[in-house]
Amino acid sequence: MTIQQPRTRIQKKNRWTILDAALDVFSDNGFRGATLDQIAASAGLSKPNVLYYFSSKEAIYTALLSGLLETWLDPLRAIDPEGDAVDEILAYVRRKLDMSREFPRESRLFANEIVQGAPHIIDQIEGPLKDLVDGTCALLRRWMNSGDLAPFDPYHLIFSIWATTQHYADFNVQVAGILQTDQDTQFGTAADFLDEFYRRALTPVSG
Amino acid sequence: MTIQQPRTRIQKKNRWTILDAALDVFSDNGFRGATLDQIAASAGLSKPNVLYYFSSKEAIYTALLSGLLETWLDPLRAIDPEGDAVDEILAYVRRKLDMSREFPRESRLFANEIVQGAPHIIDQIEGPLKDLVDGTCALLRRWMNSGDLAPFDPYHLIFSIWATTQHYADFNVQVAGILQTDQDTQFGTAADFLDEFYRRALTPVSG
DNA sequence: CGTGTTCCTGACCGTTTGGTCAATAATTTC
DNA sequence: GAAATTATTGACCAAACGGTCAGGAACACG
Repeated sequence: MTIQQPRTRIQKKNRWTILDAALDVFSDNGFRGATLDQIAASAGLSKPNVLYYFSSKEAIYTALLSGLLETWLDPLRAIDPEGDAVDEILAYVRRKLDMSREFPRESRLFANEIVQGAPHIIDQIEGPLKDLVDGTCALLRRWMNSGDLAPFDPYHLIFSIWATTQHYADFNVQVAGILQTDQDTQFGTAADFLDEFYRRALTPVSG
Repeated sequence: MTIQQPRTRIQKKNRWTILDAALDVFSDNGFRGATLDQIAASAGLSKPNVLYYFSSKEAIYTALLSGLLETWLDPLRAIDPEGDAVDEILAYVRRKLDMSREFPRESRLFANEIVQGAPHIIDQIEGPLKDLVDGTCALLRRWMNSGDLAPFDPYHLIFSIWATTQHYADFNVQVAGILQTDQDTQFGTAADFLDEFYRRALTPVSG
């Protein structure tokens, strides 16, 4: 029998410990590449004890994914339809880049999952995520039609923001290998670049 | 004893068959997630026969990676210092997007490798790749200084091109799940977007 | 043809993997 | 503090894994 919903303080603590350890291991190795022994060792628990809190390796993985997907989409939901178009998008870019810096493990977890065909979250991509993106694209189109935003395909614009910001988490080894600077500098110069770049591309021709 | 360099026609054919099958399996599952049985089955050979042509699973993987890395960087080398700055970069973007469309398996192979820390090719990233990028960035800076190109951090500009173009191969499941169109349309609209987007961002203010 | 080489396979091996289970230890509850 | 519940573990298992090997089949070449 496995715990479904944490009731005691020990359950709360250990479930969190396991999920945190699993995030390390899964984000570094992908689902198939990760092992329960690694997760258990990283969590400081025995393997049977890990399986006392989660029924299987897959249960840990899906618990991680579903718990994180919400947080992951928050920056997109935070775009204010009443705000200035260019400012809102630049702020969104900034929030996404901040997430890559603060939560690189989460970013790589999703990267691994999606590169390998998103077998565990394909439904949520084609459902809730698609709906959220559709809504945002409608807003972007309104901004473009009213002349507040340079006209582009809104879907590909969002893809470009995802790609350019998550790149600094998912492909960090490559970025670090080429720039040969510390993390702070990498993300600092990246923030400046993305701000200038998207500002220049998105600011509509005035009056 | 394992074959080092193909001599007979059978060796040539079977080594190629194995590498092609391995590309399928590794790009879908990453190195650790892939198994020799999968590769053998996909190649239509027995597992011992696969190991007759390659000494180990790792040998197949490194043969794939090193054989592909060269091809992967060709588009960057093809930038003509004598050409028009904006046109050359737009053409580069186009070539990279074409590679994502024509060689998605190769793109995902590298994506898997780099997301998981690039353990097999970190040397080539910090060596030859860095040198190539350094050279290209020097060219980009010259173009920027002479007013042929809008001024940006050249390194992050290249990163943005890698990110936005490879996104369509590496994260294709997500793109397809949101756009809900066929592959041709996805890449067609992506090409249009990237062309317009980079043109607008990179074209310098005239005289 | 025959003979040497290349090619291929079934059977096998040691290890790792995800997962089970009975027994015990720790904690909570009355 | 005893009973009931929760937490933890060592020992174990079947399957999957990467890899080996002896021997046979197919092929090249005189």
